[in-house]
Amino acid sequence: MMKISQLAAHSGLSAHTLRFYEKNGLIEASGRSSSGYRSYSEDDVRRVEFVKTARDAGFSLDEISQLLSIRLDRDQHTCEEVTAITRHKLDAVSAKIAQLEEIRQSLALLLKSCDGGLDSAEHCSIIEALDAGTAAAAVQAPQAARSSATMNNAGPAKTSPHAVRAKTKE
Amino acid sequence: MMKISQLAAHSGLSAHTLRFYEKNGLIEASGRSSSGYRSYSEDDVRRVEFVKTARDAGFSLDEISQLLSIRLDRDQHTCEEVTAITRHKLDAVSAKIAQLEEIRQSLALLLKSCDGGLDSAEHCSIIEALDAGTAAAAVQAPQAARSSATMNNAGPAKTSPHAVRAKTKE
DNA sequence: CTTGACCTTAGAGTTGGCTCTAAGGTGTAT
DNA sequence: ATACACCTTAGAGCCAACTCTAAGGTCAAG
Repeated sequence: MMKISQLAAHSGLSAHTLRFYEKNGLIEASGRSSSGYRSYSEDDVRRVEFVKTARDAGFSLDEISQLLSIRLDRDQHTCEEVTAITRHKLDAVSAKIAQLEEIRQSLALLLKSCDGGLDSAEHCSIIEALDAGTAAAAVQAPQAARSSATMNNAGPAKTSPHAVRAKTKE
Repeated sequence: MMKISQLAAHSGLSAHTLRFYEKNGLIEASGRSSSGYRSYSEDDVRRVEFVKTARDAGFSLDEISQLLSIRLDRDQHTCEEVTAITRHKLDAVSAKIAQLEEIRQSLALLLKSCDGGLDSAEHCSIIEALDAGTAAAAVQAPQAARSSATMNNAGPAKTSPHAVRAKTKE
């Protein structure tokens, strides 16, 4: 039986995150101390580890919920259900990678066209390419779908897929 | 001089988005009709096209702001500034792709290990791998940094990089 | 002169996954 | 007994880039 900070240290998730996961029904603390402190059994810990592993493997919290309910009573579920979730995710990740590859290509082309010298950007070929609209044109498919072609997004967006653009670690 | 809905049709951006971009200083309508309607000059339209092209090339709105100010008076800036932004973005996109490739590998391995049959998931190797914590272990580097290894995130996160997980189009 | 398509604004809501705050109670060491 | 680290809760805030709403004004056609 461990307390939340111990589980946090053990699992690599913060106590905040553990409470957040509990609120979302992913995990639970099977006991409470007399003063109300959460206490986690070995089973609880194993479940948290499952969540952590699944998260690291790329599953969204929503997908992890589904996997957890399968794990809970496996004999009521089939391998097919599990592979469906996994394949679905794999497809999404692959699609996302393809989008990013296109963007990478565009950026690489832009970079290649410009010497990057310290002289005035008056004739900078990158600015010119963006101005002429030929930045992505060379790379992106002719009649490509208008599908929010940037970073981010490739998960279980239950609702409408609000197009989000690129992000970087700075 | 076109009205906002005409520019929307022309540019492929919604009128909402155009107003949103204006609010964020990316674009502007150089004129207004007597009744307050925005009216866009040819220069305005070109600027909007620049923004659209840069967005499609993967730049964030923040990066586009920087590119725009360079575009505005090019002779006060150098090619080096432009390539720096572009290289930075390219690096971020590449890093993101690498993360996603790892996840793709993990998922592919999981999928390969399971037959996906319609029989009970009692011995499903995917569930077992997630349980044993060996899902990503085989793929992810031994002492890999705890660096939010999922979709999303590879842009100008000015502040602390809150780790976000995977996403898919559903 | 009314219908309906357009325009305006400020501001709130959406997405996923945290991350943090406030305001308080608990537990232990000195 | 008092400092300090830990725990509790409900709820707000954060990120980017939209997306939508409410409440109204404008304008051309029939």
